[in-house]
Amino acid sequence: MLLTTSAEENYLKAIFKISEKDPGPVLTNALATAMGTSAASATDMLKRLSEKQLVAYEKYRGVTLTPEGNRLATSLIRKHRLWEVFLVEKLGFAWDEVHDFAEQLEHVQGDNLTDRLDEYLNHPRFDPHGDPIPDAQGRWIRRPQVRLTTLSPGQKGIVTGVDDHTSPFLQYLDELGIALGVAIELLDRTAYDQSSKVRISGKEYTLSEKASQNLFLRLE
Amino acid sequence: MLLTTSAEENYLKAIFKISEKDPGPVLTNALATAMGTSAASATDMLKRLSEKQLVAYEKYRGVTLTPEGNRLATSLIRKHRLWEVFLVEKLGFAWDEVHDFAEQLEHVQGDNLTDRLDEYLNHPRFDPHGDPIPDAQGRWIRRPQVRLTTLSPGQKGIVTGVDDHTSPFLQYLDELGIALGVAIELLDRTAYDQSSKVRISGKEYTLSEKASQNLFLRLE
DNA sequence: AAATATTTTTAGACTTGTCTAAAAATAAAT
DNA sequence: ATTTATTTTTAGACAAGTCTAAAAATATTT
Repeated sequence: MLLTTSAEENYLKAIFKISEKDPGPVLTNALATAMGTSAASATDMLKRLSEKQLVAYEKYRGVTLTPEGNRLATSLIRKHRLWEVFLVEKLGFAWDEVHDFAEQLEHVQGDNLTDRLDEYLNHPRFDPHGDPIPDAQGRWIRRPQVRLTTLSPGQKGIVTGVDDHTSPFLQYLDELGIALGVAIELLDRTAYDQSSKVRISGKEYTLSEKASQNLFLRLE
Repeated sequence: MLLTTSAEENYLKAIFKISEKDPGPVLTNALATAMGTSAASATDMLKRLSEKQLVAYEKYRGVTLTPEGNRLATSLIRKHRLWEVFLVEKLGFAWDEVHDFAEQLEHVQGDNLTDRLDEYLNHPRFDPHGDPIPDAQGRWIRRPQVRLTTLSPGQKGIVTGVDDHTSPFLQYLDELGIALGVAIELLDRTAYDQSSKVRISGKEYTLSEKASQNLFLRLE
């Protein structure tokens, strides 16, 4: 059994997420930025992770996860998302309140905890933000994710997820009545700034470009 | 808001527990032993905790918790025990499996988590080992705790708690059918080694002195 | 009260993880 | 192809927490 610290685990997750969006080796600077730290610190950490065989690291060439590193990162994401489901479904937190808790809970170690939690929650396949939850074997379902910005006027979609988990954004969505499962119809798009005119349960709203960009939909 | 590390929190808990059993200042050596570390390390930590005003520490004279330190220690015990209830009641773990998880979960920080968990669990007053759970104000009910070793032959009691949370001991109790709420009648005590002959739901057993010492009962 | 034993503290070193500043390597621009 | 700009690494320092060994304080024994 391999021992990892929370700090190491957070770096692994960051590497995983960056290479998910942007395949290929992750550069030190991108990692440092994602971790909110300096390139020097990232380099230090990459050396440690490399010694533990969790990443393949080549000086100046960036880093990729080894199979073991990938397994660990996937498990962390599984834990994070399961805990988020628990916090929302069982403890009654709002979707904008759970990230920081899950960030800590995902590092709790020990046999079987994750699988029991998964069982208890009835094997949810998506977390409260619509992100897919890997199963015990590390496999997950790809979420239907058409961005609102790609719709043509007149098209309708059901919200399946959000790409920004920050409290202000999620609360802004709450105010508009936007939640997972809600139907949105694109009425029109402002030409000069790409903001969207939409209809949500009968009412019309204007969504900023950023908000439009951060909404994932399944087309109806 | 005061920031504390897990290591600091564990020391605070240890100080709390030692002075619970043995009132008065906690000596460095006792603390080091409880923490499984050296007296030198304990001294180092006491300086840090003292700077943070969590303990009143006088060189060579031992240490006591400040009101703030006491509040924090009590809150940690509350969190630990609530998580244990969750793990046993909701996730279906056995009472000997939950300690290590709770040891990690108790350090999760953030507003409201503990109180929501408490609410969700229906404000339990005792954890799976029979230990009282402090409420949000830090108050708790004292558990009826007569030790089996203090009973006279012929007396009966209901198990209300155990004073040893280790897996081997709890599994030993499982084998004998001893759990919270089970009735035990003391039949006889061996003179030379204080082990106890008992009756549990009709059957007779002999409990070692150590086991007898670690069982708390409410007299019938 | 002096000698001995125990406890506690200090001193110095190590690890993990962080930082800033400087050096080295790579990439981009002329 | 050389200069310039950017990225990355190294070097050295710091903090938290640990350790062992030695020094200092307290307690116990004679």
